[in-house]
Amino acid sequence: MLYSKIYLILFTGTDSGGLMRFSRLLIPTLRETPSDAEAISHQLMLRAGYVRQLAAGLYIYLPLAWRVLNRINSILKEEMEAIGAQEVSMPVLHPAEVWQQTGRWDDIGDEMFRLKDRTGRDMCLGMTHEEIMTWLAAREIRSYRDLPQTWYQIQTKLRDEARPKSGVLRTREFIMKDSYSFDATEEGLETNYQLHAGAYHRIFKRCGLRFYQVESDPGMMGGAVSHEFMAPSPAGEDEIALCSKCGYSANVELALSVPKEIKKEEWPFEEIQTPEKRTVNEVSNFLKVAPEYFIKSILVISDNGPVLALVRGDQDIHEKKLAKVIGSHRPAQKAEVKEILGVEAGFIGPVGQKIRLVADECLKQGVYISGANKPHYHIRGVRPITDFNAEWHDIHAANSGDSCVKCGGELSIERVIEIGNIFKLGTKYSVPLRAFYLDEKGLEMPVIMGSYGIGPARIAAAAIEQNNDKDGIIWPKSIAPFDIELLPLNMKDTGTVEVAERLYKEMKENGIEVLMDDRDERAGVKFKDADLLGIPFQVILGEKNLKEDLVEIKDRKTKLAIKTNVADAVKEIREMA
RNA sequence: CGGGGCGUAGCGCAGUCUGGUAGCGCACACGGUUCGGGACCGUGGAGUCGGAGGUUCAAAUCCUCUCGCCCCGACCA
Repeated sequence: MLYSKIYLILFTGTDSGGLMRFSRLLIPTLRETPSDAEAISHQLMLRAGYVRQLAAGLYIYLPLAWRVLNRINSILKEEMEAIGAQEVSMPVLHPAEVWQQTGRWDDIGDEMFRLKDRTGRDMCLGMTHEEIMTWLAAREIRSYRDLPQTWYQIQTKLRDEARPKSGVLRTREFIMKDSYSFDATEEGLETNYQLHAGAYHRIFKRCGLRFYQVESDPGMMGGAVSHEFMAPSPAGEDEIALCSKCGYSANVELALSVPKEIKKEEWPFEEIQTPEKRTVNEVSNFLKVAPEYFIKSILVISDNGPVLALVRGDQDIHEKKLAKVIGSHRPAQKAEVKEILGVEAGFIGPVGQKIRLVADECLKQGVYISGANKPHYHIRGVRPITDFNAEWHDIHAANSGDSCVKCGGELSIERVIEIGNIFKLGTKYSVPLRAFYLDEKGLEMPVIMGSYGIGPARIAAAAIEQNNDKDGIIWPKSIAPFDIELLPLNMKDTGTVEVAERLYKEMKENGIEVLMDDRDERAGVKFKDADLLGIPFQVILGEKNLKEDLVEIKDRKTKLAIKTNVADAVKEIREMA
């Protein structure tokens, strides 16, 4: 007796294609936004019942979110297979030795999760898989005949991020599609690099994202060339510079730009008193001269001693650009400024300076005002090159309104989410890990590598950031958790339920993924939740319409609904979805 | 790691200044009415007030330490 009851529950709760009934699925929607969510995608993922947070940077993906990720992953797999990449699966737990051989065991700091196994052996959790992929290549690739190869996986990565943030955008554990190419020649690498760039374009387009491919800083990945794929969104952490005229686009970390030209003043060289006026803005207001006529002098401490960095008053130093010139550095503290330059910060300048000077290119032109290296004095009429010399580099951060170095067009700056990147690694990993092959002449050569990453959760979050309204998410069709949400408004009306079940079955038979809101809820609740979840189309079954044999098909994005005969509904949906 | 904010019921919050039996809204359970854009009435369940120590007759409230989460910055292979 007891058993038959249990079976009954099992059978009524299950249908052939899995659970697609709202009443049986875990979709914990929230009326209010949890207070610690800032990014829109984060708020909506929580409210619409897609994710829950376990701890800082650790997220649980609930059924809806997991369906979205699986759809994204299917697209990733299709496009990877299309360029000849082979799917593999690498361990997440790595022995330290492999990372020690490439030097990254020591290069990387607290961001790597490290542990010991029971025998005391050093291990780490994989942040990325260059080492392990190269280890494999070193073992299995012998001859130029084995090349090229491209291997990929969709695998968990772990990074002990200093600051996880913005929901699933920056987490400590995340899934990544990472692929690695192995070639005999630079040309081969170039081919694989372009194949990946093409595949990435198709992937992001299919996922319904607006995005840019930009030049990026290869950073510690090594290698000379890399690009990032960036989805514009205010929730992003990066900024890119874009030229509307020639299409130049680069991460602001390395974007070159020409600041607005300034009129050349004919000031004589003279000291002027500027009591208590320290910052560019203060002196600018005091002397009634615009900030672009000032030289901003910043003292930094590099590994090789102090460096005075100079940019125009209306510009900011970009730390990464400066780091390319002088290596890693930090801003000097106030006491250090006084100690090294003999004058307090606020009145320092390049004239008569004995320490290393690095100046922004644009300062070569013009006549400026700078600190006089004397308390409460500035110098007007400073002529760079004549009055001081320096190492000249582009070290300013690109600003919107600056000119493009390539074509002179106007640059704009956009905030973006990094959704993918591609790197030419060269032999950075193959040499230390001894991934060599024998060429036609029998010579031992290092394999030439590239690595390519995409974060599926970031695609999902970026899609929400770019597609939402006050009512909730509006998924692109390709990555929505379901194609259709079926809304039988009155579950107590047997006619409604009967049509709903019929349509539900018919849609499933037609390969349409459908979520049926079979909850005994008021119509208003179902509408609100449907809009929140963001499934692209809603099929609404209301009693009145059904009396005339009609159902409504509503577009989540436009909120426009068409009425159609029950008999034609599935056909209509197939055409739209 | 530096700066700021916050931890009180599943969620959103009040109560903390000025110590005196832990509250409100939503959600949840039950009953009734309602039923095309987050219904209404009634009843009810649910909280070690983040944790530890201290002060006090008495601590959510005061003191010390600690843990966690969020935001800004630094960092980001």
